[in-house]
Amino acid sequence: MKKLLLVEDDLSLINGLSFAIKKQGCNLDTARTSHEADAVFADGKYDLVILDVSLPDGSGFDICRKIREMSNVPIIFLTAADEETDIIMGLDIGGDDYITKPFKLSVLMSRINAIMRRSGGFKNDAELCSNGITVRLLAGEVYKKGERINLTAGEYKLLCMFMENPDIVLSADQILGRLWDCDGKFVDNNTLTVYIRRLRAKIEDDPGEPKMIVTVRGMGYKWSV
Amino acid sequence: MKKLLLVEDDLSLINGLSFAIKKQGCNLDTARTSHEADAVFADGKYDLVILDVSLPDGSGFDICRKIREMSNVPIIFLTAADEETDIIMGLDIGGDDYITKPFKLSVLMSRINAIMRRSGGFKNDAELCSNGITVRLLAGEVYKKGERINLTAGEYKLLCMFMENPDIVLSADQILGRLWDCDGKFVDNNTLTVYIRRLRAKIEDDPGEPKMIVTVRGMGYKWSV
DNA sequence: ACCGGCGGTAAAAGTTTATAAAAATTTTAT
DNA sequence: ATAAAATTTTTATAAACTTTTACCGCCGGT
Repeated sequence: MKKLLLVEDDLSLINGLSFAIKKQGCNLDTARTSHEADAVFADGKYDLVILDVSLPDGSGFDICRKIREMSNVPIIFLTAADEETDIIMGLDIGGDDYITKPFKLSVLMSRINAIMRRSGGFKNDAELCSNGITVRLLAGEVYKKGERINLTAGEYKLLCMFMENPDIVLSADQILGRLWDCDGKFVDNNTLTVYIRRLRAKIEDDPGEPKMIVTVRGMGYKWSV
Repeated sequence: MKKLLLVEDDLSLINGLSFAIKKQGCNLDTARTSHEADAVFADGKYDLVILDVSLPDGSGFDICRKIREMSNVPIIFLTAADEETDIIMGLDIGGDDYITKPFKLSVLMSRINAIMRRSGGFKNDAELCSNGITVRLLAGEVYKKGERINLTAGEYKLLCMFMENPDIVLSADQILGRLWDCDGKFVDNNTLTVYIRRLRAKIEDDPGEPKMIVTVRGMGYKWSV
């Protein structure tokens, strides 16, 4: 899920944007002062930042400069001033877009999407996603309902194998063959059982009654979607 | 040199833009009709396309759709109509920006630059920048929060490889292959971990608990942004 | 109750990564 | 050209973590 940061002091605008953005399935944090923005930004990783230019305790331009020292995150300026020099300034110091008030919410949303498309286009492919579990293959990260989950390399490979074969029963031999195929001999042990259990403990809502990795008696396991 | 394509039927606008863009050191081709645009675009590879929405023989939107079937090139719409629905349409069908006439040339240039920056067009002559680390590629200099840091050649190449692949897990083999594969025979065993350690010592706030170069056990390392 | 497949646990065994320091190599200065 | 300095590579060892193994108990079917 995408995380946005909105830095804006006008409460009614925050409410409006918050509603529209969350409806789109994005996460939105807000900061109402320049100072707060610095702290919040340092704290979390954002996929896009919307900055009001005029804030009670400083300028959005300064926040942008600070952000650009450490990050390439897309930045949209939002402001009442449509002075030509301000627009140029905002874009030249690293902003991606500059929108002047008043604006239509739907236009802002389209601009947000355009910029996200452009900036995230390359990173976004290569993920597996089902049952509320997302695997980002390039980053090697696993999320459950947006929350990061830590898997070991073995658990990770096992999960990938399941998610690449949704609703297909995988026999123990198939799984062992792919994940532990270094040497042809895999003894009759319960290695796989142990892995299944640990993976379930990490991703199932109720590991006692697994819904995602279901065991098919006598045949193997399957990733049930 | 960057190549831009301008699709526009107003000759005075063509002249103005042509002058400004060429002054920036870019190459500019023009097309004055939708039909011509199709032919010209198919012919050459462009780094950015500027489309007038209303053309004598068709709509810029249609050109955009056609381009998007085959290319990811950045597209800016230019138009007299500032109807909200048009703006949304332009952005939603794959446009990167939408500028309404009349506009200031300097604003257009800033928007062009912002989009090229974002789409990677101007990447090579600039700098890598994330996590408070800046690498000036031309100067071969590295800064941490503004302070110059001295890296050896090997450390520098390693850092660049990381920063060019943010949030992507790089396996030891990938890294060794790119940095040491001059003649097929890799240096083996521990060389990479030693480099990682020395690079961490120089750029991490607390090398004991690395935040930028994080190890992904069993998979490799990644530049975490 | 007995059997067989399944899951739980803990600890041993095995790997991978980190650290330190010495040796070899390259670069730089004199 | 040689010495000195800096850098790169290798070696050795330690620490952290992962995987395997062994053993135990549960539950459903017979």
